[in-house]
Amino acid sequence: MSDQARIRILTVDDHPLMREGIAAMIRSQADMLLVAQAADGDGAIQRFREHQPDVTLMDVRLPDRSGIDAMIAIRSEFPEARIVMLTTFEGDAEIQRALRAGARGYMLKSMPPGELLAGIREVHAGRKRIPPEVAAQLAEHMGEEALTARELGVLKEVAAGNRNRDIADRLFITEETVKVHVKHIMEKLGAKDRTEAVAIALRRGIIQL
Amino acid sequence: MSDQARIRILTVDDHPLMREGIAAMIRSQADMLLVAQAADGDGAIQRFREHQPDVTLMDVRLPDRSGIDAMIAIRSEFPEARIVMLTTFEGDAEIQRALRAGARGYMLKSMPPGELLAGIREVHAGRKRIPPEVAAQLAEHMGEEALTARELGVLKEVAAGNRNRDIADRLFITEETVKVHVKHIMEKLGAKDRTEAVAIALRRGIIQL
DNA sequence: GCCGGCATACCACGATCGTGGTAGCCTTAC
DNA sequence: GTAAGGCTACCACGATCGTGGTATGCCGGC
Repeated sequence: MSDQARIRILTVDDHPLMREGIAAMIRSQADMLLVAQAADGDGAIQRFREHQPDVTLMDVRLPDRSGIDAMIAIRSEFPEARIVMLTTFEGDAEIQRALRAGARGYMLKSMPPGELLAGIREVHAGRKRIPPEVAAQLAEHMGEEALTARELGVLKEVAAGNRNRDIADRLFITEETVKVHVKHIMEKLGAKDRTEAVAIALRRGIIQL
Repeated sequence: MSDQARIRILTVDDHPLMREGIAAMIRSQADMLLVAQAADGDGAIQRFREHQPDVTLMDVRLPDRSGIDAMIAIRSEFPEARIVMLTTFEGDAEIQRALRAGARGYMLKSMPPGELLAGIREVHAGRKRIPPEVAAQLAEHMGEEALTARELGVLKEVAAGNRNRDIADRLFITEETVKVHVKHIMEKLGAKDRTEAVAIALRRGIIQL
């Protein structure tokens, strides 16, 4: 197949071994061409500008910034960019953020290569690719109210072990207001107390440590 | 180089892409030979029995059991097994457990391939390989008292959002005793409250969600 | 313009947590 | 066999948390 007809691919991952694994998978496909690789978000943006690949495989966790942020940066410049998030496994919050930010696919590194390749072709053809196990994760918490920006800020403070009183000082609000936020957080996450709220938020990828 | 003289290697990782990346790295080395691969702990044990490799590269997180448990199982049968843990990144607790259980090396997937290969040769030669960044993690909490088995059990219950009263019922002890354990946990981890204790324990790999 | 959601604030009360001290029992180590 | 560490238990008290209700100002959507 001529290089012009092939699916031109950019991979972004900070693990050299993983990059090599992806590269090997793509090299084995006659209809695909690996045009560039990047190890972090900034590199991803630069490589994208240089090569404008048909499909980009982006790791969610990167050293300098989130892969989702890198995707947002790329898509603000190239709105038609077809980007597939590739991750070991995150909670539904990461998936939601990625799709909301315009990801065309969300695949797991634990999936068999055949699945991944099919996903790349699917996305290249202009369709989306959300495998069943990912969709299930997403469906799990569909319809539930999302945390507001303020609640998220409070939750991060709670996760740091701060008391309501301290959180109030840090956010320049009263302790009573903090309590209201904490109460809402626990309601939305279905937690019995603040500790479980933090555990659930971590498991779902709503916050990171 | 003859196959007999080569370093015979077994890789264990549940991500096909990562396995492929490792395989590619090893194949590029004249003095190494990839004799088998496994995707989970049980497979690792079976492959080890069949091939008795010189060096085993073992992922810490596996679908069926911890890579450390798999290593313990292998080493109970083959005490001389030279096993290198390979992980994306975990806290010091994982590193400690792995080394205590007899791992000969602890390497990160983010390390350049040259480092990994050097580590494999080092371990094959009978030495240990703990890269500086891993050693630093380990040193960070050296000398600090480790949690006891009971404290660990209580901590897991705390992370699940249980109240002291409920934990007492679940562990068949009194609430007062639970309080003592929680107090000790917070002291040892340097946490201001139970929530921070859970956050710290998760970050350090002492517990998982 | 009105409504709903969000963030803010205050009050009061019961539940839960964290701290201090004391102490018995058991196992392991020296 | 004695010491040390770990697990258990009880008491008391102050700090903090979680819950209920009420209320104000703001903003974006219908």
